[in-house]
Amino acid sequence: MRILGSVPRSGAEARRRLQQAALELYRERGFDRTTTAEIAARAGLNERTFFRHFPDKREVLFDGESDLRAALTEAVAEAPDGLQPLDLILHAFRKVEHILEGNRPFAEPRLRVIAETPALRERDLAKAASMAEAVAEALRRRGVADRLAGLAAHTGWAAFHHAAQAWIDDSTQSLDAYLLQAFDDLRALSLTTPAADAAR
Amino acid sequence: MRILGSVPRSGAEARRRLQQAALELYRERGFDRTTTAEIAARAGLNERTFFRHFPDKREVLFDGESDLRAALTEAVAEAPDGLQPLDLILHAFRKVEHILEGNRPFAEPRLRVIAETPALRERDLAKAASMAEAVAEALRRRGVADRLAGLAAHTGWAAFHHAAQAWIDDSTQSLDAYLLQAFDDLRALSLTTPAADAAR
DNA sequence: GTCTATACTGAGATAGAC
DNA sequence: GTCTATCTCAGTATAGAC
Repeated sequence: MRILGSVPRSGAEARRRLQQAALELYRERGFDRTTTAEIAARAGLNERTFFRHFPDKREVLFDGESDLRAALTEAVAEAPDGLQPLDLILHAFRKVEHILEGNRPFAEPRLRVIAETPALRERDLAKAASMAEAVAEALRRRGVADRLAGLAAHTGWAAFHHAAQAWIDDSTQSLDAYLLQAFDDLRALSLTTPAADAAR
Repeated sequence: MRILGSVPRSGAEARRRLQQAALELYRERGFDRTTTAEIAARAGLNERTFFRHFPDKREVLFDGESDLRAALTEAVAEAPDGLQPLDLILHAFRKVEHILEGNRPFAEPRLRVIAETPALRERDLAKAASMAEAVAEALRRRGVADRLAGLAAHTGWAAFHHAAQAWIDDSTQSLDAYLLQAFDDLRALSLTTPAADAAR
């Protein structure tokens, strides 16, 4: 029986508490002025426990990565036939976008603190690159040419990031709407009228 | 009068020695197994001096950034009229590519150690993102639409990175040749035939 | 859960260029 | 003398080894 105030020993529960505590503290004092000991204390745990769950102070905000990766590669694999590479990617993003949209109370402050903290932004970019590689691999399995797959995945990710940022900053439309817009812009890139005259 | 073995007090000279020592040690033992004290020792300097020149252990390999940034934005500004955004970027990359090509003895081991060290790869991605932002700003000044500029810059950077990697890994052609190929691939992305049949 | 190496910081002392 | 690069000393916090 669980006594009031006691700390649950379930690993998953501890993880969640650590993530929540870290996000709160990073927002309150900033990432640099938050110690791992403080995070652990707020979660009612020992500092050492923090490092048993997360390899470092940044990783605590990048936990859902493998879920998102799995969802994305699966969405690419199951997309309908007959799509161009970029449309394949758009299809996949639209299919998993609900993961972010449905978890906005956590996703929004998370993206905010990442955007304003260089150390976290670095980690975010690394995760994005690794995720883009996974998408590229999924594209290759669908028959997209080797060199094109990597470029398409990274390009698609730039569009996704662009959309997610607008979703946080503007927040007048749904993430899905921003996604569609970003991929429209992407296609427009190769068709744009020369920039010549506008420059004067 | 300069006594044999004394360390020159010029700041620029010390910087160069620290960079050279760091690159050598990172390649010999790996980034993680190299201490800042060892780098300083090989450069004939004190550990504390290392941190006066570079804010952290990674940054020592990312010094030419501001030069490259200046060269790139200038190249975008001075590109001929009538180019599409992506062609503007390609023009700029081709104009500064000689900075890498001409410094291969340093650039090549540097890119190698970055590619194989996660911590350095993170920093590299962050620099790339920040550089892409600078290019985006330069594009806007040339009249490229606001939202398109960011996408074009990040997309162009993906192509550039792709080219630079091939230049290091394959090294059968010039960097310029890989650049042209990458941007061709990029344009092909929007025109590719559906991936449908190849998947079976 | 304990212990330790090391990245990094701050303040003040010293040494050389001018 | 000033100015700046470097060094010495004394720490703290992260992360890894045990």
